[in-house]
Amino acid sequence: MADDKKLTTRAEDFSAWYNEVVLRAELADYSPVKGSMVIRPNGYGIWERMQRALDDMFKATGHQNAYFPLFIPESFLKKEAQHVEGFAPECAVVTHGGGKELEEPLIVRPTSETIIYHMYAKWVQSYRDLPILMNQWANVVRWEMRTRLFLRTLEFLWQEGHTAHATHDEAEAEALTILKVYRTFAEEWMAMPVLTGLKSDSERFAGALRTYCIEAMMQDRKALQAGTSHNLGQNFAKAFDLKFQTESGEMAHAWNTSWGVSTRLIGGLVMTHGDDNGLVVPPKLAPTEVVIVPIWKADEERVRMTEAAMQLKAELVDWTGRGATDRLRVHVDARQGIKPGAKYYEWELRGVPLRLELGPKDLEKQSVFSARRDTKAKAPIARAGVAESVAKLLETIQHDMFAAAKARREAASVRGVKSYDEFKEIMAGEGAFVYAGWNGDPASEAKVKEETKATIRVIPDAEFRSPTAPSTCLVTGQPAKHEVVWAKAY
RNA sequence: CGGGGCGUAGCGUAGCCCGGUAUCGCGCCUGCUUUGGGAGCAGGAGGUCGCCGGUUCGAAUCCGGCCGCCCCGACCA
Repeated sequence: MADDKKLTTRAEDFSAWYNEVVLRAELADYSPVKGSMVIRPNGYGIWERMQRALDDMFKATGHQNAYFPLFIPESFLKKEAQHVEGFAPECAVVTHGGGKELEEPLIVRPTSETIIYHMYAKWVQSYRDLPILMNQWANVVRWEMRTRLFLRTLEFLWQEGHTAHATHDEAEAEALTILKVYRTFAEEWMAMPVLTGLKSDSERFAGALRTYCIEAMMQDRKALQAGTSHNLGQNFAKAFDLKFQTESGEMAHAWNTSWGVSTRLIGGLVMTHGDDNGLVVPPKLAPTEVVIVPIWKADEERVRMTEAAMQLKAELVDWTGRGATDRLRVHVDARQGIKPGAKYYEWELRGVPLRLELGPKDLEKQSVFSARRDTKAKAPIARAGVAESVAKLLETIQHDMFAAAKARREAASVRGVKSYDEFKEIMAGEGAFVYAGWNGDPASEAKVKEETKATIRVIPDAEFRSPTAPSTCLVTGQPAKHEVVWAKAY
């Protein structure tokens, strides 16, 4: 009976734990179509907060939202050679409409580069029309063979930014600006540490010059690609005839970037912070930051305590110390017939960052009793100035969650591996982020993937590299061209 | 599509070998007592046993076919 209520632990079976958390915290549920899922209010609420934070950052960096259609003529996809090769196998194709076979099949967008650059070509004549800085929030479809809730589904929600510039350097700067935005979002909102850097050729986006990424480590030591930002060069501009007249009167192809993050981030959130009691949501992304549980015995007391809880909520919500538009998000759980303990477990499963208990004793002592979700620490908080105390505590939780996640990642990172055999042992065991030299040859990368399932997750930016650069390639012993991070990935 | 497993109430299951109209737990509903870490008692609702066919007086159970799902591999935000 008690076992029924407990989750599978992370140590027992990480995948089973993940699925149980997602289903039981009611983030999502399987839909009748294999490989696709319903995002339920608890999950969508987190996505809405992610959207708002990211959208604000996109706007602040000069981007505007637009919406391009779901259906793309099949011929468009074929215009950029690497792009077709990369995406054709996973495209859903519509062949019939209105009861008739279509003259040209339509593909359901797996990503929107083709339709967007086709339209940009129509809108751009002069250098004066550049840059174009657009983003769209949309669903996309990729016919994956193996699916997992949030991490890989046939259909998912994301944002895709698409920009056009007059020069390579401007496009490059844009790709890096967005990389920075993603990093800031991951660290400050998700409390999820990430490595930033460049993808190796084999992991590069189909049709891009360079792919930058943020890469996170999950608690099972596997890597999760959490966001990508591509410098597309002139590949799509050439394929879609996206040209403009320069200041000096010549015709030139534009330079493009594209970048995206998806609902996969919710999966990353679960696997970064979750524990054996369920989900743990960082305050800034939590639809509910604080849950108040009134405690009572007799019915008379119930009325009194519920009222006190509502007053406490009002006091918290009315507080404007965080700004008039960023009020504390508070819920009172006054349900009858459920014991307080049962409520605690339920809200812990759902990951609410802070619980406040309010009973007759607290009322008497003019305090409330708090319990942190992340550390399980419990302490009374004085009723006077409670809103400010709560807000401060939430900030502390946000910071502590980031620090804890970063410490976990570093503890599971290995530098200075002596031999390829040692590397194989690590990957056959618990796994890790292994920093090592690489000769830059796709063949050595392929060999490692074949033998250990690990891949190059990122060629890290300077700040993430080891103090002393590895001089030789892990696989071949040849001189190293880059330091790279190896790991098994989602 | 290759290898492995499974379809019985909302969820998890027993029954199947050895045919006789379905067991238990959780959840749900009603009432009373409870309520500072997963409440107790009493009563109650809920099932075309994945689908189609066959054998049989009789099929969840035996036989044949089909469908679906999960796990492992090839593809991937």
